[in-house]
Amino acid sequence: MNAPAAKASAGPGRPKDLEKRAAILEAAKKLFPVHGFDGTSMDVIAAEAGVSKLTVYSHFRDKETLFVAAIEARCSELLPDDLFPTQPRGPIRESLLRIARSFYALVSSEVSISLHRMILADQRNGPELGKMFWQAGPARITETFERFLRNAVASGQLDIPDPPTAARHFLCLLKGTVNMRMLCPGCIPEAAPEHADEHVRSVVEFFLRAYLPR
Amino acid sequence: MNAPAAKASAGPGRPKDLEKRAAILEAAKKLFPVHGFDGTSMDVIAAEAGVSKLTVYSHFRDKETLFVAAIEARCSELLPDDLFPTQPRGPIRESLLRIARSFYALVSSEVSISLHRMILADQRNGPELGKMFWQAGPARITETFERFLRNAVASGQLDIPDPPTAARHFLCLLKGTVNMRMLCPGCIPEAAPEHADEHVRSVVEFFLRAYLPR
DNA sequence: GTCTATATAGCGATAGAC
DNA sequence: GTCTATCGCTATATAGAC
Repeated sequence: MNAPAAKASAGPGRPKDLEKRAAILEAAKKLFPVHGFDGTSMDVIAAEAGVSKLTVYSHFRDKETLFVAAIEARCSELLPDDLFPTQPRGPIRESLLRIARSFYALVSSEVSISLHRMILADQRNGPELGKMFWQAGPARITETFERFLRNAVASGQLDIPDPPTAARHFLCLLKGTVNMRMLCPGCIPEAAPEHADEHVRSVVEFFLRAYLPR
Repeated sequence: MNAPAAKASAGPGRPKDLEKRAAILEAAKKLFPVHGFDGTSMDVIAAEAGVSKLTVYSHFRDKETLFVAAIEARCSELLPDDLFPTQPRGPIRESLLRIARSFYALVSSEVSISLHRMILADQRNGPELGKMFWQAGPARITETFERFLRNAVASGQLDIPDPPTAARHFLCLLKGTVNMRMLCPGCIPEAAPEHADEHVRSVVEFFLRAYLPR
């Protein structure tokens, strides 16, 4: 008899829904990379998010769904569309140094390393997750850099017989130190900031020594 | 009255001990790399070894002890002492190609990748495991190759201002494809045998283009 | 010394109260 | 829609028989 108008007019209420969902996703993004898939329980995620476990299950069907959602969120927020320009401006050495520093800063960040490690560790669903990460990240960056190299070759600033291969080599060299740090944090003394730039410069010099026109 | 001599003379019998321990270790070496630490149960290891679970626990205090023992065993059997000579013989291009092929064959093997992935994924005991692997593997190989490069520079076959850095760069380039395959098996079309040698040759050519005396 | 059977604990997922 | 309490399952590690 007494009208439930106040509730009915608001519809099936879900105003708080979204911010709780966001809190859950944030907790998952924080915990999964650190402790891995098996090492992160749904209870801990719920506690970190400040909600109950069943609230977690109301927003995400199961653990794997939440896991994939967390990874995808991290990926999309890690990869900017304009990491570096494809048209060389000014001296080629300076351009390469700028690009190398941007790329190195991206791949050597703690959050990037955690994400990387998590994808490496969890091959539970075949290579699907890795393929997604690969296409969204490394593949796109390599393609962009390859375009940059081709432009530099066209303008006579570089002399590269095989730009695609050279692009892969360049980025691979930059990421080398990161792979070592992932294996054994603390083994590589070059982890310090001043040594990081030294690493970047050594790669650029190696690259120029091979591909600078003579 | 009836003498238990046959048994008593043999002492507190442990003749079967060693071969069962070997079977357990073999099962652990096979299963841990494939399914990871959490994904490999002691039951499955016992079944694979053909013994009971309690026999496993009688030889190894707990799961972590067995895990570390399995990794150490794999490491020591994967790293030969004489991967390549430190004294260059014949044309430098051929020497580098031989070294590159040996190194690539080592790091790109399935068992090596599995081991690598396992160490990366499980940082449960801090960086100790990674440090052990690093010092036993990559560190030793890099040092050996650095000596090779210095000899080549001394004999005038190469012109390298910074041999330690160049050594790291060379090996890092070779391992690049492997890191990609670890991330996303199947994403890289170069996994095929014929493309593998193409990769090795492209790295050697890049290296020589930079460091061949002019 | 080895095996069968079990104690104990933690996690993923769910039922019912408000 | 959200929370408390719980089921079902699995895995580590152990107790008792041969």
